[in-house]
Formats: sequence, structure tokens, C-alpha cells
Amino acid sequence: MSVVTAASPSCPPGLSIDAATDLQKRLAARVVRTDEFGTVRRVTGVDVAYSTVDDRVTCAAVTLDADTLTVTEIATATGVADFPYIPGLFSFRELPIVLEAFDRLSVRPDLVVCDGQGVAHPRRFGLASHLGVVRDIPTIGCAKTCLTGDFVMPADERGAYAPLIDADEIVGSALRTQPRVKPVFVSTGHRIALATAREWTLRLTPRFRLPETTRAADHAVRVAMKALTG
DNA sequence: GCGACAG
DNA sequence: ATCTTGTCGC
Repeated sequence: MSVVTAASPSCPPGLSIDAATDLQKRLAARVVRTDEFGTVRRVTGVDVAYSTVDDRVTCAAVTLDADTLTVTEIATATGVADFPYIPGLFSFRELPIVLEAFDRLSVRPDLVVCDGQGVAHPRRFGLASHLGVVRDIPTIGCAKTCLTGDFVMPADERGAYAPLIDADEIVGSALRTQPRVKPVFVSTGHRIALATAREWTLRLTPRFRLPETTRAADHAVRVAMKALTG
């Protein structure tokens, strides 16, 4: 019996840098940048934490009721990150554990928000896009910092945004979710238009800089990690 | 060659 | 990501 549960042809273990890069280029063609979903009742946030004492990583997938933004389900998974952290190949490091946690959710969400980029990526295939394509589900990339592209600082008011441009293409938005805080970088993950991704990000940030989905997942993953460590 | 570089 | 004190603010 195999111990690898999240392995898939779209994110196989043991890939070389070149093979992973090549795979991204091919999978990027499957990304859908237009709205392809119905009523959103449940939104899931995913986040990963790294252990200090060993090489284990933990992921938490937390689902919120889209209307009340209250937590309805929490799923976690712990494993070992075998792929190194390489900007641009980030998903090959985190997606395996993300898939394990995500697949443990009893209810499939209508939308997923990732802590990282979607198509705002050198080859237009960040973590959010990779998860979206692999599970064929609508995803949004909401990162705390920019990976690639240029932008002007958006006005200092909630909702203000500026285009993130890379190679003459708009790949995302620098979105101010709260006044007086740095903007977040929103981009299409899969099956959602950029404007819709911004709208959902704002809807999920009634009070803080980051989406409630990301905050809930971050909190849950810290708790889970603390239980493993001490 | 140099600088940049999600988490 | 993670290592970290105190401090400011609701």
C-alpha cells in the first residue's frame, strides 16, 4: 500500500526543477480566467505551517459560511515537504499537503482562497491555479507580497486597486483591503475572473488586511502544529 | 553578470 | 515559512 495519498499526474513527487517547470507550462493552459461557478455558500481557506524541530509541514483547510463568515469545518494534514522552496515552483512544495487536507473536508466548498499567487506568476501557474486545476474548483490567489509584475500603489482606501502587470499583461491586482495597511495581491486561481476575485476578497475582509478564510486557516494550522510540537 | 524572488 | 519583547490599540 502506498503512503503517498495526494500524488497525482498533475503534481507527482520527485520531479526535477526542469520537469516541474515544464509541467507548469502545460498545466497553465488549462486555467480558466472567467467566472465558472454558481451560488457560493461555502468558502474555504488553506494555509501551511512549517515545523521548527523537524521537516514536517501541516496544512489546514477551513471552510466558512459565505454569508456569516463563521467556521463550519476544519480539516488538517501533516506530512514532509520533499520539494525545496523555490520561488516560482512553490506549489510543488505545498500542494501535496494542501490536497491531503482539502480532500479530508466532508463538504466540497464552492470557492477556495489560497495564501499565494494564482496566475500572477512567471508562467501563470501559482499555487491557487495549481489547486484549482487539479481539483477543478474555483480558486483565488491572495498573496501578502508580490512575486512578479509591476504596479503603482493603490489609493489609501478600502477597495482601491491597481493592475499588476507582467510582460504587458494584467495578471492580478494590488488591492487595498483596509486603509493604512499594505495591499494584498489578488489574482485568478481558476474558474473566476479577476474582478470577481477582487469582489470576493473584499467581501472576506470586513475588518482585517487578510481574508477571514486565510486568517481562520492560519489560526487552525498554528493550533495543529502546536499540538505536534509543543 | 546583476538583481528579484509567493510561503 | 520560522526565530522573537515589548508595545500600541480595541
